[in-house]
Amino acid sequence: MVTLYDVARQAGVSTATVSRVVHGQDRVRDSTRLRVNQVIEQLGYVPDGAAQSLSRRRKEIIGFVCVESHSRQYDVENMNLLYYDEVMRGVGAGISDRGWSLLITYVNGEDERDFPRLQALTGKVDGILIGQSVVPSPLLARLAERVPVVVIAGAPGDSAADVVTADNRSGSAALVTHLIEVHGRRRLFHVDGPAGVADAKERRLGMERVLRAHPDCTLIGSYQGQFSVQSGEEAGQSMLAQHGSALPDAVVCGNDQMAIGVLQALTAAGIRVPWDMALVGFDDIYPGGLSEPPLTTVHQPMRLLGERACIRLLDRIARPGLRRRVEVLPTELVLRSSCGCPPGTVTREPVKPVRGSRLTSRAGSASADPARQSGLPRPRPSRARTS
Amino acid sequence: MVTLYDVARQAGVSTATVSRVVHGQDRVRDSTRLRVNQVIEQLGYVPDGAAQSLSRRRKEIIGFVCVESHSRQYDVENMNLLYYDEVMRGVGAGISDRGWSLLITYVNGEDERDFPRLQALTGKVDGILIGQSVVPSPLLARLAERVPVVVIAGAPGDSAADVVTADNRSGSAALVTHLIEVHGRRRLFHVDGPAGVADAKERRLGMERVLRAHPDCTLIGSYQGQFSVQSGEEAGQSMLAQHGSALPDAVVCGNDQMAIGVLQALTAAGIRVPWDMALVGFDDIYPGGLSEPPLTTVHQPMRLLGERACIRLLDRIARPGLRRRVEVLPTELVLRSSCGCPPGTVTREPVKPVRGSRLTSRAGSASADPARQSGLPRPRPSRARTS
DNA sequence: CTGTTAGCGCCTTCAA
DNA sequence: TTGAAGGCGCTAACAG
Repeated sequence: MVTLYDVARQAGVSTATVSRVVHGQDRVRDSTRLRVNQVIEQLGYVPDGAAQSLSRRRKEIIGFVCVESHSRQYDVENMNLLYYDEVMRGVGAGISDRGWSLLITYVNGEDERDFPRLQALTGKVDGILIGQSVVPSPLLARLAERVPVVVIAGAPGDSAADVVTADNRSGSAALVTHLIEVHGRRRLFHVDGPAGVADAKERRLGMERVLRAHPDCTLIGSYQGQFSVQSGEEAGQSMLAQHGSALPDAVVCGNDQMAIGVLQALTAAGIRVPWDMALVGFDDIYPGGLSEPPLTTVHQPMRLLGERACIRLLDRIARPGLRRRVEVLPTELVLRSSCGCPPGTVTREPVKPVRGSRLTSRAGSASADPARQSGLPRPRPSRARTS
Repeated sequence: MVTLYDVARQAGVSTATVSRVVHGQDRVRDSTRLRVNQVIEQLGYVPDGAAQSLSRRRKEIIGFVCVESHSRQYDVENMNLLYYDEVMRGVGAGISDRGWSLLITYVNGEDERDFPRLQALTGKVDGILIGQSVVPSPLLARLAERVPVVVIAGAPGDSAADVVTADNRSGSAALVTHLIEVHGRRRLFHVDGPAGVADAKERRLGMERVLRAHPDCTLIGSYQGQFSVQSGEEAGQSMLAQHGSALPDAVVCGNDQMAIGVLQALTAAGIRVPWDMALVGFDDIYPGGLSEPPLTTVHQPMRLLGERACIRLLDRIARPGLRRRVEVLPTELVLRSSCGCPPGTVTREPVKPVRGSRLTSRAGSASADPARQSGLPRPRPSRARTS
């Protein structure tokens, strides 16, 4: 392995000088720089990451925690994996510009067994990015004692760490408003997500807010699903059984998977969506656009979530004293035809934040890059060869 | 930050002893071990990864290179991202059992600009995993000079590095054999992948081999596509234009995306698949099961590819002298109805290797874990607390 | 502009 | 069974 010493010796300078040349910042005489660069090239020197980390007291690595998927088969349930991937790419983009790296850790989602691995992770990175539902709050708090942690796509409320999330509440409100005001729906049925899941709760709150503003509309019933297609199908069947005599004119689902399940149940029962009943989901997963009718839903800016979370984390690493903050990103209404819009409709429109959605003025504006006003390291050339 | 020294001082022992306790291997008196563990717990000591790496001369990190996706919108083109993700999970599984980590690097796929980043990567990891088409051969060779490199899902021939890939040739042969022997198709049209792409070539070879074995069958024409839906559609149109008077009775596509494109063109022209013409793809992407008719195709064991590649890489890191090797994993034939099988068919059957597919006897057998016979580090407890 | 010199936190012989 | 001590490769004062 070629070290800084080898280069220094060969070039007849000190290691400090080589280091300066490698980082291209301090002033070095042009002739010296040239000579050193030649030797670097010739020897094929590449700095050792571990030594750099140790010496700088900064690893320039951030950890990203994923859930291990147990299913080996692709199906619609797994489609949100794509979103995971998209978030990760957002993070990747935000990070590699600055020359930092991304260290992936898979957890099983079983608190006990995950902890040692996550704890060890804190010794290998400068900060951690986590999907809300992946790591339970108490565990999160323990990690956050060691390194900065930013939670992606979670509840804007109850975490010990910074949060970057989408505006589920406003998205849901916009969706239900559309159903009521554009399509004149009045009798809604709600298929909720699992109890205690932040996203589900926010979406429910969004719907309820709209309902309160429209006293002529009623929620004729609801069903608690598990965010899975299967549970959506059960929800649909249950609804048909209980409200068969007086069906709702719209079904609002906590996510797209459940909406697809409901659609299956309705289709099996000979109910035609959207004529007999409108149906909407949330998340904008890919197969939602393929169903018959295509699903109206709400899109989250996954990639942006990743980028913002990354920026926030880097910022906090640079300035640990920062006040904890929640950033809520805007969503988009995706109109297709399951809501009653004409067949062939494919419209995306930005959702304006409702009050209480905690969407700050900063949050929506991509230009307000906190990194720009902080001590955060900016992108730098990996090796300056200016001669 | 709590260091080994802090623990040593607090426990009244030397750092060497603490180190021994942390790794739970050397013999330490039980009472000492107990005391040290208590202090570790109390102080919340977590070893510093960079220092460990530097001291051990091994980082216990492997690099995984991904292509940055430029499109911001999900569509069928992006579905192979899912496979990427799946490969990565395979790698993750293989690696984290052993306590190693995965460092992700995104590249743009533009040789020039990618090189510095990849070169820097070699200083941060012990080995690199790469998708064949992602990094061009010459660049690969340069990286392989520095650290072990394993290429996933590529040509079993021309690389400077180890390769773990799927048996494209046999899969394709099985598919075409099915078309001919089960469904009696005789006049084939081929939609090829891009020139120079290894997968495409292997698949073509598989088809040609079968054709040679069936002199009564003819390849009436072919079209070179780009692996995209768009190019598939063009292929379909071109085929209709050129062979409109005497259509083929089956179209064999280099991948599922192109098959979907062809299907669109055929449907638009009023041709009914599979009655008028059979159609098959390759890869088994998710939307292929959703089309009308559902697509018959070949499935690659992505997750297994990841796992095997990972094992291979770890093995090579442990024993750098190893002979270069290509491992070819078996595929599965996925029978749905676009080939002529009855509607509702969903069958998966293993593909037997054809001669020349370079599928070694070892390769197919998951039990032949090279790690087991080598100096490869086995999983170890992250911290022994046996008292 | 350039060189000297302490470390960074941990592992690992070598002695005791 | 334990301790002492010398690196691992690089960075960053501090001097010149």
